[in-house]
Amino acid sequence: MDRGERYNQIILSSIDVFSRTNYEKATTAMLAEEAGIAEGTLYKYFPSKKELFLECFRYIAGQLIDRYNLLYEDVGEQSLVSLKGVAKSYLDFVKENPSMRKFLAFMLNNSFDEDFAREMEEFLNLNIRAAEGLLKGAMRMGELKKNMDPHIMAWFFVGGYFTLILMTEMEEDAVQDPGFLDKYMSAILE
Amino acid sequence: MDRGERYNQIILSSIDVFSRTNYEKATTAMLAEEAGIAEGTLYKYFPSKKELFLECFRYIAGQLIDRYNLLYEDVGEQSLVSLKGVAKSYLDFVKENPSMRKFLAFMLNNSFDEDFAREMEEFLNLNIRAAEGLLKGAMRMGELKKNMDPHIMAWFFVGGYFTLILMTEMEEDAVQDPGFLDKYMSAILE
DNA sequence: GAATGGCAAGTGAGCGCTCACTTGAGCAGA
DNA sequence: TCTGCTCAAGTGAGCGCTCACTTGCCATTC
Repeated sequence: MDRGERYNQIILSSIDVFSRTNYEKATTAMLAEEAGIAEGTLYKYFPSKKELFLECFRYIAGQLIDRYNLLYEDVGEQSLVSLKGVAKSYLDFVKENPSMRKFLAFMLNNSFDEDFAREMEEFLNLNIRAAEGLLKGAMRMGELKKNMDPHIMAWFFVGGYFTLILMTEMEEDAVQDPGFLDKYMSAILE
Repeated sequence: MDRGERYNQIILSSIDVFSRTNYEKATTAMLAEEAGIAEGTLYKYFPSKKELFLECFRYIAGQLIDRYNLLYEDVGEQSLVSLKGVAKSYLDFVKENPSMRKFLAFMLNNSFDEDFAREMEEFLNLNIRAAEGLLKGAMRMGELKKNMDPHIMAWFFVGGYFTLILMTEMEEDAVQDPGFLDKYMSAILE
């Protein structure tokens, strides 16, 4: 296994460890064991536990952004289709990746650490701006209710990520219903 | 100061400490100092840091539930008014109590600890059930869109608590707009 | 004088991180 | 082909430190 492969492998196994417990409870001993290496080796790849954690987050954020970019290429200017696509893509991600979901949820609540908070805010703002753009487009096309504030609705939409994580964590059956997303999104549709 | 008063005072100052950092980073030394007592004394009131933390959560959950109960008494069967009232009451709470808001957000993401998760789930389920009841009532009265699934919309509604916390933490201006709630809730209204 | 409230000095388990050391693949020279 | 050198990759015991919790003692109250 070359250096790059190992680097990625450490990140993937660390996401599992971090999401099984949390940042503080995940010890460097656990992180190393899960990666199948010695503790010292960990520090040949990452300068600190914190930097390893941030790399994990960047990996997950990157995965989500890649998904979105693919979507935008496919559907182009069809805003409503894009909105639904983004929601579906996120829902699939949340369903399929329990550890990344937990990791994201954890990250959302670590504003006490400035570095964590900064990275998270960047990611959220990026999502808000994207959602707001799509909502404005769909409103222009008359596909959404007219009396909505697109900026507030964008928050509503991105905040929904959270609700989905919560529902999935609490093993809410409704979220497994194939018609779930349509029901969820019917609120904002014309 | 008698035992009961001191007990409450410790809880209040501990909520501040916990929300300034997080559960792990809030040391018993800090908790004691903020309460103006010695570390040993803390253990005369609470058997462990964890139990103190849970008492803090119960205090906050109690505050919210008291607010709701007052509301229900006031407005009786007027479901839509109640729904808006609940939303407004929660928004006010979030705006007025920064430390309790942070505490709540933190609590929502500590499913790794079974005791924390259990208490949180009870609280969330209570809220979901209440919201669902109000939504069904308002739908019967024709005040809401007909094609909504009340259970899913209840999640949507309770999940919105989270979005509000996020918006407030990120110092989003929109949340300070007096017309904010109407705009936010316009999505589900007829 | 028993019970309670309060204190400050422990105590030991456990943490992130270090560092002296080992391993093994690659390669040059004979 | 064999030998010896190099060096990045890997190791794991252990250091310094922090933390939740305990202990033992004094003061006050009833």
